[in-house]
Amino acid sequence: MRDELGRLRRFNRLLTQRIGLLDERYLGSPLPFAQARLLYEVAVLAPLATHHLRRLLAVDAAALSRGLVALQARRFVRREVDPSNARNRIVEVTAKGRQVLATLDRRADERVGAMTAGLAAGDRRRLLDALDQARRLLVGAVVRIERRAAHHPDAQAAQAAYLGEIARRFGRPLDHWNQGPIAAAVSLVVADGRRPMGCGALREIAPGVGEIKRMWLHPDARGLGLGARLLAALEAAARGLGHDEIRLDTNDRLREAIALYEGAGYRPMKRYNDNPDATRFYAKQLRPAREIKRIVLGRRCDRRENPSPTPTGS
Amino acid sequence: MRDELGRLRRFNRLLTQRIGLLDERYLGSPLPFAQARLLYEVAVLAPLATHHLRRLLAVDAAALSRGLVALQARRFVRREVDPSNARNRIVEVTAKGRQVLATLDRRADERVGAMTAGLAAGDRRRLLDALDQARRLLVGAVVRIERRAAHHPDAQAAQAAYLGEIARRFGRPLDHWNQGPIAAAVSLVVADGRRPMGCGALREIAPGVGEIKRMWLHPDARGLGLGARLLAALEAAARGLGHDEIRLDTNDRLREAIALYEGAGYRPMKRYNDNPDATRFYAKQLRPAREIKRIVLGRRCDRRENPSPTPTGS
DNA sequence: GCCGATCGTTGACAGTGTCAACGATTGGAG
DNA sequence: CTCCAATCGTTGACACTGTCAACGATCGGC
Repeated sequence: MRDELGRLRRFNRLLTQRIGLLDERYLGSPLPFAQARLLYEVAVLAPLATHHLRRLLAVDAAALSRGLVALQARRFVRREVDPSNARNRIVEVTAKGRQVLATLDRRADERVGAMTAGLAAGDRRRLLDALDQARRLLVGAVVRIERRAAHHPDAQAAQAAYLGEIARRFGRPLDHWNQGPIAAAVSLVVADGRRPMGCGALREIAPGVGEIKRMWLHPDARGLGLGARLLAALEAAARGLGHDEIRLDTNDRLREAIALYEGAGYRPMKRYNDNPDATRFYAKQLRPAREIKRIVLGRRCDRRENPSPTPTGS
Repeated sequence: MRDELGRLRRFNRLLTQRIGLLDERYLGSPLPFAQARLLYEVAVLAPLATHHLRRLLAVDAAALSRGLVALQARRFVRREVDPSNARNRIVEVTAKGRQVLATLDRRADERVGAMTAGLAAGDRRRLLDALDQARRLLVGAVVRIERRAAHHPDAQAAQAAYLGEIARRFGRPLDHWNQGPIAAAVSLVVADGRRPMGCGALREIAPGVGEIKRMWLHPDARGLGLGARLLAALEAAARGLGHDEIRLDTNDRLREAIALYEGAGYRPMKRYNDNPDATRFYAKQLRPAREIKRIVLGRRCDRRENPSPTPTGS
């Protein structure tokens, strides 16, 4: 046990103090380190309101404000007042910002490439496999899927990131049909103890029929099996509500999502709603579980507890 | 290839931005982060002269000076003027300093332990194995064993760290017999591109007979096979000088070193010198290599090239 | 219409990393 | 022996980072 901790911490020290793998500070960057990091994080999530960014990046409001001001001064980001709420500002990355980001990206690749250039192909593969294995296990050890009130800031931030990613990938925001809050019976948040990294909601659209909405994972958290865990947690929650069927709609362009749903046993069905952004519809029959598995780990621990019960139905 | 870089950098981001594994900053420490880190590094190497510390830690002279002043103000380290050279200061860690360090160590262990508490025993073992594998491969990819002039600052710093570790482990400095510079025919430095992490020297003690002196690895770099690589590099250098035998002396207390030598084929022999600190003596016959393997990787690249040839013999 | 909560900004300050300049000391050339 | 260049540690200056507190502007609910 004592030795196990030592091995972990030796790895830690190796990476922080010996090998510069993690230290992406000195890339001859046109930007100070914190700004470059912020630009990357914002670009992955934008367009998004500032206070949601604050949640998703787990940074201080003051630091974020100053960082965004600095990035805006260089015309790497744009901030516009949210038309629906003048207190909020929507942050977007400009074309110039994305261009600079591509440069930084290339430099980081070169640096990491040079670092592993000394390895034979087989060793390189072994290294990457070991790192992936470690990544998967570390995430498994740290990440929790927790139930949160639908209006909890973490849940709202992750859902906003979902809408932001759709807007970026579709080149336009979702139809009005899909905007605004949804009346979720269950709202789950994937979190690593520091910041939310995913979300998913379940609402009842007919007696005994649940619908999965706004399932999202931070791009950096994809490919680690978290999507399947989140989906299973939502299904478990549906069983807990007595549902025997779950439906969902999605879009052809969201290939990762489609693969996830089909892999989890969802079958295509005919259009069941008027969602103008949806092109595919799926359903899965839930076998009544003899024993509801507690896949949802951790206790409900909203930071701002809502005294009234979570609203259900639409 | 592009994807390989992505996997490496995703791991990087996971550890830096998502999982706090590497971020040992907020341990409720009685010390600011940089000072805690400095105290750890100094404790591993002390007693040692400041300018050698500067090399081994790869920190700016100004930062080191300020850090040591701060640690001294808290009575965690002691700095004394080097009696042999009034410009230099010898840094030592006080008992109070080691005590604080033990506290920090315990907190870090608790933190890492809490992080992996969610893993089953099998997964925990798999995680540690994957991290060890990654550590070994990363070190193999990055570390170089380079020939350096005996008076090169990196070589001198590593040798000084060797003497400092002996002094710490023996509870007294080495006998005068072993102090001072040695007339090395070959001086090798283990380096990761940022800072020296080991050294070894070879000198000729009789025609055709080499002796290995001052072989040392930074404690954080042990257990990764670097000792064997360094030893092989020294033997290759001896072959290059036409030696057919290598000898070395060591002390019963240096168990890791003894295991390394015996594992590499060194056989005990009778005392061959008057070294008062030595209790064990080893020799290995070198088969004349038909083809001298270039185990010493990298070209000779002293930062301060010595125009005169490296002195040989004693 | 008022009040408390939320949002973003700004000031202040400690900590950090880096460059330049400075005295003190050393070792060697002349 | 003297002088000079190099080395060593310290200090000043400055930019960058992270955090806390205070502030106006805005919003939502009673």
